[in-house]
Amino acid sequence: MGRVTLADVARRAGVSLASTSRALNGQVASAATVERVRRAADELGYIPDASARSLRLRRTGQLAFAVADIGNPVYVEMMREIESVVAAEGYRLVVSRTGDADATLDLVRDLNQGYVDGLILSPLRVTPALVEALEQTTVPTVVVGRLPEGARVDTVLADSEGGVALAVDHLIRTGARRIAFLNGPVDTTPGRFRQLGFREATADRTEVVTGEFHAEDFTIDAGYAAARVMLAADEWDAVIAVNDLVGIGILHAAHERGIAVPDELAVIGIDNTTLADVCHPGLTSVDLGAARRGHKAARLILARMEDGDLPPRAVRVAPSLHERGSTAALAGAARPGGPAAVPGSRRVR
Amino acid sequence: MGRVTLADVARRAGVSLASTSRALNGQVASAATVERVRRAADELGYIPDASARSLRLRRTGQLAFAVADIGNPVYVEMMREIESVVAAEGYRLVVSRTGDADATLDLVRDLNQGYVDGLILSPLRVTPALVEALEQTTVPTVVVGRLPEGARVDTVLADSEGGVALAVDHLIRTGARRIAFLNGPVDTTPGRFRQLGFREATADRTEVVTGEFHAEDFTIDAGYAAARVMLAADEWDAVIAVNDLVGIGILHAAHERGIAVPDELAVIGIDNTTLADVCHPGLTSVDLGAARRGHKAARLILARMEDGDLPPRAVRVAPSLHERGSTAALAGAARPGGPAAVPGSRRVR
DNA sequence: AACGGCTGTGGAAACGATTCCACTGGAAAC
DNA sequence: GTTTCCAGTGGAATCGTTTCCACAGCCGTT
Repeated sequence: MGRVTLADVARRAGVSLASTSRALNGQVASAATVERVRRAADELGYIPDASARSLRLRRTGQLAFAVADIGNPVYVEMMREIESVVAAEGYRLVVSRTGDADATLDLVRDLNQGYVDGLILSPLRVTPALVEALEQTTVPTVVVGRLPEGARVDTVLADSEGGVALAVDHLIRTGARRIAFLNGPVDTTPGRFRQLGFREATADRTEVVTGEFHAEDFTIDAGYAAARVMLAADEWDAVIAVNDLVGIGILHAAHERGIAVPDELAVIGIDNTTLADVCHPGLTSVDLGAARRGHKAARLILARMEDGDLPPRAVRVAPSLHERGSTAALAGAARPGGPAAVPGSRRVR
Repeated sequence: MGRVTLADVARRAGVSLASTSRALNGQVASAATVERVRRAADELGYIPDASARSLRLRRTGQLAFAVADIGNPVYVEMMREIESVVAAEGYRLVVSRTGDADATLDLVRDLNQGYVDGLILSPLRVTPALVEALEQTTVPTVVVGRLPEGARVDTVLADSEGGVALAVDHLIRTGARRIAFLNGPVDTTPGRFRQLGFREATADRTEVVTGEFHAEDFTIDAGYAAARVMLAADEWDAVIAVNDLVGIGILHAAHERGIAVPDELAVIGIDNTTLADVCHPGLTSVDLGAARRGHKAARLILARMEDGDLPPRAVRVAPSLHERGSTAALAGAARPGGPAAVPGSRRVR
């Protein structure tokens, strides 16, 4: 007693294969046929075969979401939202780790095996070869992150520059004058554009002194290590971290050196993850809208699959600053809670 | 110029379809044929079609990982490890949210569509219908979590009872006598067995007074809400939380009431997530080995797919306690760092 | 009565791969 | 010089669906 196939159902219902298929798929068929086929299918416990269907229909009902690190809270947030949107449309989600640039390229090439109907890709590093591969591939694709000007691919953009500008403005308004930026690897998309944002936002602020530092990775440990070096070298009023993890590394290093946050050093993270809410003091953080980016990316890929001829779109998600204990309060504003505040943060913009 | 199929390659190489397939798959074929076919395939940029392959081979190269909440850090950790193991064996990972019990059941039934070669399932609630469905299904399955005695399904178990016992022992050794357990929903697998563990571990400890409370969900917010109620009602020396998220909720509630942790109230979480390391004070936490469970589950499903006739196995992962600032130090042991300690924790067992 | 249109039907051809089976030709064994 | 064996080959079947196409009725219109 192996698989129950459509042929078995047809035999039992006493109609042809063609009519059976039509009856089950709501195509044209008489009421009597539909009834008999339904019954036969139920009695046999018929379940259509996904592979056969995919082969014939040229669609799999699957989408891929590919990121460098599945563990990063930002990608998790994004993935959760994507899963929720596409599952509602009947798609399954395949997750892949992209690893390095070569692996990403392989992944994009492998798409032509046709195991998914579309791809949402958030590449850490964008190479010309990758852009070309993306433009070549016949599988609908949406990139979360920045591509070179003119790339004919749908993208969802975080406003890194705007987000970092929010952070810089906030720090300056709270009185900071010596502001450092602790970046991650600068050859990555986030590294590059957050750095760019920092430079732009501080360019015509002649009153501030700036500095740039680099962590080897976007992790707490790497942030901590880089922060030790940074804090040993110079005195800063404030640091903007390339993300919350690095920001938390900074908090640890500051605590270790006996530097009081926010009084002696203000710290701002990026991504506004749960970690920022939970750490001590709460980490003021710029929300680049991971969940909303995920949502838009999902919508975009669905639209693209619907109509492949749409002109490429670039959707941008607005940033917002969430103020917590790691930065000084604005003059006149109530100081939020002090150390280990109750959860919740003030949304400033 | 549509898809390049195997037939195109065969035509170009001037050999039959059969020989072409054999040449590409390393089956018996002359060196000359292999050479010509390889060349033709390269020139045409041939990429085999995944659906056609699946249909013919009756295998998809995909595995499913299904959990209630993709966002929960524990599942993320598990998933990351699973992805890493199965990707190395050439499998893609499909993630699904199971949602409620009915959705889980649907998911298991849908497996018979054959869109994956195996399933790793971590159900929050186990119903008899689910167990039956799991035993019925022809798709190899591994359950992460406890099933009823005698279920013929491979399982990976966290040692909830042993883990909670570690927590209880630790608290008693540090002097706690009034110990509460703040559970999540008790009709779930983690809720049930962690509660059971608490009862067993405290049963013959006549010197301790115990109490049990419930949060509506396994989240920070729900933990906070339940902790407010709990702390308002009675005085406790220590609380064991059903997981780190709830534990952090307790820390917030305690801080809000001005209760000092750990001096007036010790708190222990479960899962030993990054959050426990980052929050303030650091949350002592029982590690139930999410990553290792993921690893073992992945190995188990691979073995099961290899040989479906193996007798069902139950693999157990040992717990360990990671001590941080939220519990008092043992007499004679150096107190770990004080508030906002540098990351890292002492592994006690 | 002839005709057009419309609904339902079944046979057979896809979709793109793998593999069974029968067959060839040349080398090895007697 | 026959026989045996075996590597290598191509035709055709197969996996389980969907859908094209031709055709059969039946109804309502001229």
